[in-house]
Amino acid sequence: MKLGEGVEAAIHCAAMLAGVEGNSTMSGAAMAEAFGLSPSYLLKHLNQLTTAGILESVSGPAGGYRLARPAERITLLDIVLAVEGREPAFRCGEIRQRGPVKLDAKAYVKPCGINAAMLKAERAYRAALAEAKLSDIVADFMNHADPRTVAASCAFVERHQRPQKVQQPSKRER
Amino acid sequence: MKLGEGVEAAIHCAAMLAGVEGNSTMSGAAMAEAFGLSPSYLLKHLNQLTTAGILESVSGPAGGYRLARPAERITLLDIVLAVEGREPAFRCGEIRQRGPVKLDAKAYVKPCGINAAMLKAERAYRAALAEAKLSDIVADFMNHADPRTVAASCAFVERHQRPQKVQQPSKRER
DNA sequence: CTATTGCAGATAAAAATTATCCATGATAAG
DNA sequence: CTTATCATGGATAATTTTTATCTGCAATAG
Repeated sequence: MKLGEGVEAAIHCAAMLAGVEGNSTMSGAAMAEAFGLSPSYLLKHLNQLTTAGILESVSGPAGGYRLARPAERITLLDIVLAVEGREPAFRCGEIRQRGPVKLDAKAYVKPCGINAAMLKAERAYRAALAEAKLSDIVADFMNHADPRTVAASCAFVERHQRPQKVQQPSKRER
Repeated sequence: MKLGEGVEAAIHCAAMLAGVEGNSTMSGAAMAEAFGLSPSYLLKHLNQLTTAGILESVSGPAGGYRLARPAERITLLDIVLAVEGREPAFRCGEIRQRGPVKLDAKAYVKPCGINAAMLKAERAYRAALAEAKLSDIVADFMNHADPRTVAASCAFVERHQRPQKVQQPSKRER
C-alpha cells in the first residue's frame, strides 16, 4: 500500500495557502520553490485540488491559488481523495469466480466477505482523515512547531502572496 | 492509494487453507488453479506468507502449504503486512525542509504534524484490519454465502488437500 | 501590447508491479 | 536408488503506474 508523493505536496501547499490573507493568491511556482519540488509536476496536483473544489485559481500576472473555502472546512480526506482518486485501495477482482469450476452468476450475488472486511477497514481510515481539519494542522504548526520554522514559513507567505485587484463595483450594483 | 493484487490472492489462499484438515497441505498450483491466477507469481506471495510465519510449507511430492497457526490467530493485518510490507502508506519526505531557506537541522526535531495526522489515520486502518480474524472471514463465508459456492469450495479443498506422512516416533520418544 | 500565470494534452523518463523461467534442494513413492 | 513432484531463490522480462517535462493556449494585470 502506497500513497503517491503528490499527497504530501498537496497537503503542504494547502496548509501554506491557509496562511495567505483575504483573497490573495500564491503562485504554483512559489510553492514549488518553497518545498523544492518540480514546478510543472506540482501544477498537476494543484490542478487536481482546484478541480475538486478545494482551491481556487486565478490566471494572469498576480495570479495563483487560494483556498476555495475556510481551512476549517477542508479535511485531509478531501485532499487525499482529490489527489489519489476516490476508489478504494482494495479492489476486489472477484477471483473467487475465476476458478475452473463454473457456477452460474447467481451464485455470486452476495458480496465477497473479504472485500467487505477490507472496505470496512478503509472506511475507518477515511473517517480518521475526515476528522483532521486543515485548520487543526495549521494551528498545531503555529503553536507547537519550532518558532524559527514558523517565522520562516510566515515570512515566505508574506513575501510571495499577491493581493488581488479590487473588484470594481459595476454601475448597477452601486 | 492502492493495494497490490497479491493481497486479494493471499487472503483467499489463507481462507482456503483454513479449510484443510489436520496437518494436510495444499499445493500452490492447486490454489492458483482455484482462483485462475498465474502459478509462478502466486508462489511469490505464498512465500511471503511463509516468511512472515503465517503459512508453513512442505517440500516434495504431497507437499504444499498449510496455516502455521489456527485461523483464530491470523488477522487480515498479518496478511496485508506480509504481502505489502510493513512501511506506512504515507511516507513523509520532509519536503518542509527542502525549500531554499536553510535552517539548521535542530529546527526540525519536532515531527511534521502532517505526517503525524496521516499516520494516525493509518493506525486506525490497521487496527480495523487487526480486528478481522481469518476465522471470522471463513465462518461468515460458511454461514452466509451461497450454498453452492460453499459446496464447491469445500469439494475443491477435499479433492486437493494432501495428508502428510505420519510422523514415526523415534525410539527415544516411545 | 507584453509579460506572467494557470490549463490541457502529448510525450518521455523512471520506478514499481506483475509475470515467467530456470536451477536447486527437499522428499514421497516406486 | 531413481523418478517425479513441489517449494525456493535469483534472474529477467513485460506491463503498468508514477513522476516529470514540454508546448501551445487562454486569461489578465499593468
